[in-house]
Amino acid sequence: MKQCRALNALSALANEHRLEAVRLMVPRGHDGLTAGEIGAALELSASRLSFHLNALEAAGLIESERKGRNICYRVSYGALRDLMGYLLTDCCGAHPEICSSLMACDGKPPGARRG
Amino acid sequence: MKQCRALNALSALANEHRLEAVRLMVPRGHDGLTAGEIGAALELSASRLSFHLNALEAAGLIESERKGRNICYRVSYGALRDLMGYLLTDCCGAHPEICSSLMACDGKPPGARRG
DNA sequence: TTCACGTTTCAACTACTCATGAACTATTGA
DNA sequence: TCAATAGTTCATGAGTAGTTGAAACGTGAA
Repeated sequence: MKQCRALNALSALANEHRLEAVRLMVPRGHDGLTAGEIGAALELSASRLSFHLNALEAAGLIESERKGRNICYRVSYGALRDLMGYLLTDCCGAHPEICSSLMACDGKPPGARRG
Repeated sequence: MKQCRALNALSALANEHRLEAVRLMVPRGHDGLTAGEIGAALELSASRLSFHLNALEAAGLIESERKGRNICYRVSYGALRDLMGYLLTDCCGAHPEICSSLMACDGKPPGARRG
């Protein structure tokens, strides 16, 4: 991942509504959510919602697909993975203890793990 | 991690110089780098460097310690871990394949892994 | 105490991001 | 074709973030 792409992704995530939108989409997988569902959950006006979803899509963090009247949005997991990899450059080499605690996958939500 | 803290961290990282500074510090572990070393690597004026390091410290992403004339900065790995956990809320529950590819730790830099 | 070095603080300026509401496009069903 | 629904685009103005250079501060050495 190039710095430019990482910066775009971080800038896109550095907004309360966009961060919440992504967190809303993450557990929904490929099915995603319609713009309307996201707007309702975030209590955003249509134009604000569209603005923020566009920003996330432009940053490559989400993808969209029209389904009839609705447009369905889902997280681009590859982009999320690349972003984290970029942030952690070389931490595995010098400090494996950081990566291993960071990267343990036990089937529980990462937010529920500490230490 | 609360949304507010995650937002502060993401905003802090959403800047070319601050992102590079963090990536510079990540592999240095607890030893960190002095402000002068970071400034030289990033080719920043003293005042700009100070501004950016302050922003990172205020966001909780780095810690500082005076060592004689120098001030030593290092990454707060806990903050980085919490931030990623916050982003990935519940992805393990619904989509373990995402987490496992994201979170595999094999001693190689995450940036060198694909797929 | 004085000097030099490394770093921080401040004020002024510029550029960007976000919210708003009206107008617009795309799709569906009568 | 027309109306309803779902979502997007645009212009505007307010607020915030980043850059700059000068001055000030804290520390160690002479």
